Amino acid sequence: MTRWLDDDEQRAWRAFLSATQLVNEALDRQLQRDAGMPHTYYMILVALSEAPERSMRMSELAARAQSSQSRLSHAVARLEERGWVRRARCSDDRRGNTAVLTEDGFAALAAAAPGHVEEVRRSLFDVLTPEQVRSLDEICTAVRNTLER
Amino acid sequence: MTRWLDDDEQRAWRAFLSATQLVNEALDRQLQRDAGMPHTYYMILVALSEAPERSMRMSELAARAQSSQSRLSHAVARLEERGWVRRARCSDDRRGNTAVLTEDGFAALAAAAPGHVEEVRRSLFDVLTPEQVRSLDEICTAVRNTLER
DNA sequence: CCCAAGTATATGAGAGTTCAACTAAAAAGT
DNA sequence: ACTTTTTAGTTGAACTCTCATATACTTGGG
Repeated sequence: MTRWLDDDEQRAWRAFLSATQLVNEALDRQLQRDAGMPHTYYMILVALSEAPERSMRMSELAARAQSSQSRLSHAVARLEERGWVRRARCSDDRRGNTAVLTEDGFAALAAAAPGHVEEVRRSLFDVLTPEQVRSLDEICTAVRNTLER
Repeated sequence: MTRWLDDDEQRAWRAFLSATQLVNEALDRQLQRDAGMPHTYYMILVALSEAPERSMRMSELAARAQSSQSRLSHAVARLEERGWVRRARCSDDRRGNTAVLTEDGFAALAAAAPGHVEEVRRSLFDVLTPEQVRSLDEICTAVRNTLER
């Protein structure tokens, strides 16, 4: 009954696993080494930096930064300890919490960004032709549209 | 100086991050829920199952299962507790250790495989055209060849 | 033959992630 | 109004991962 993978699919699947893991490891290593944060924290800072007032409700932030709520909660607690983010209770919905990027947090992000982009290029874009980039975009968009809640 | 990403690259990059994370989360959730193991453990069992004698040197196993040596060491320790793997000192090189897949381990893998493949299809292959699969293979192979040690 | 350098693996601490439970507040029923 | 059900967010425990370090063996020079 099981629809096993044929040879082509096997090859593609294993290549996919290797490539995505290698890219993620490269990102994490670079950010950890040069900026002292994991990639997940970086994504949180990016999401906040792009929001109006550099602040966002926790649940929306979780969605934008592709994090579970629990993960985000823990992460923001750490980021708060470093002084990169602070929390503020919502006025309209008293259950809600808002995360705000501080100046220090913004500065940390700005300092980390160039090295990060460089790593993104090195590990992905420099390897691909423009057409492959288009193709990758389509593929990933299709997957995202199917899987995301 | 920094070569920032242009709009197309930004879109592709974010799609890539979403898609790969969604796929990985789906895999991990399915395996954890239905087979009580993370995807990394599954990959270790697969690598062992494909090796002659269902056994392999730790360092080669790490390479095949795309794991760091440290991660593998910890993982095999856990797998050993469950009785899915056992270790045997090498005869020729007394520093070396060999991991061996036990019958129970093979059975656990066999039991986990169908659900896992189903999830792989649902989250990736069912979403893509055959041409996209080819394209993805090429892209990932290129990335892998560049990044892997 | 002995010592320095390299290789194979293990281990412990610290950090991040997950899952399930928990609190608190809003919304929906009745 | 009062209870039930959702929704927002946090928390603690268990687990995995990473990084640095430690151990044990092997190899390559002198």
